[in-house]
Amino acid sequence: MIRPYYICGPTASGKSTLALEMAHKLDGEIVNADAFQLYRGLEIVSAAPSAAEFAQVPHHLYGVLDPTVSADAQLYVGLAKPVIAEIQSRGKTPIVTGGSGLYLKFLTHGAAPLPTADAALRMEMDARPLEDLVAQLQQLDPVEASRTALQNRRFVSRALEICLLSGQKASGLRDGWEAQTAEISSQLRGIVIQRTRPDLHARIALRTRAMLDSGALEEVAALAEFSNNCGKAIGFREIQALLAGEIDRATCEELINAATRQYAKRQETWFRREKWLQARLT
RNA sequence: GGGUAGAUGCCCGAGUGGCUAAAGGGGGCAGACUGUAAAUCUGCUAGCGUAAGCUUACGUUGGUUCGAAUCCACCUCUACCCA
Repeated sequence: MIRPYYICGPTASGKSTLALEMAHKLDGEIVNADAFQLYRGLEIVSAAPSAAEFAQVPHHLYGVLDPTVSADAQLYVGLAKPVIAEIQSRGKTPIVTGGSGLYLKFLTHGAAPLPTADAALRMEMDARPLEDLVAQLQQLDPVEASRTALQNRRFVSRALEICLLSGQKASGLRDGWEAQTAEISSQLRGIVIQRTRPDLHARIALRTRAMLDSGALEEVAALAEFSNNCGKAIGFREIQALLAGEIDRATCEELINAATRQYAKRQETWFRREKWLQARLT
């Protein structure tokens, strides 16, 4: 069984290119680990590999989700595991490439035994004031409440959701999951691409411009009604504002650049904590 | 040439005598984060210092005042209006 090779790093750092290189070197096939490149019809905005790149090496899990489905880390793992196993069964190396830290984390280290997201419950919680959710969480599971960022509505909602769906304390269910992560990490191999900020920022700017020049507007216009799912992609809202005439092209470009830089920073922070990844300075 | 409005920290912008190293936002930097994650949230952001504190800051120069980003005068620049 050939272990997968992971290629991580911030957006625009050159993961796709390096993945091709590694695929040739390791006789591998590329598996997507990017939350938005999963979607069909979002290729340009999500900066998916080009047709020329796809043609060089088999690529998996790109454009496989319909924009109507709302993805999450669990769903991703469900898609990725069989694909990886299938590649391994043919004696090839899975080259798992992407920048979605949480998705990768679930894939590499598994999920804690927690209940799955419940759309109806979330809708109900979304309608309630945050203080209300916090109060209920504090009552149901004070331990979890004490270690949750209570200003973060998403985190509070999820913790409460776990309590309500399972009938148990989120803190109890989550404990224990981390115990074996070190052991798992020691079995993994992969790299994180690192670039200097000026270099990365320049690459981001170039990519944003190319994106806007090559059909991103049409892509967003076509996906307008599914904006609740892939609309979270960077560039989506900005381009919608441009299409609506609310901002001009230069402003749109700068807004996308800034959002992308901020995202890249968050990715760097995330991957920095994944000690098993070998740094590769470029 | 005449008139009016304005010039605030990296940017936008509030502040119209002391509580102002200067609200708020953006940007930047750092961080958190196991099922919305390209999401969501947190902290810091003039310089020097571990600190007390010191120094430099609200277009320029000067003035009034115990005290000025705030009041006065000159100048410079910007926008708009009239010629």
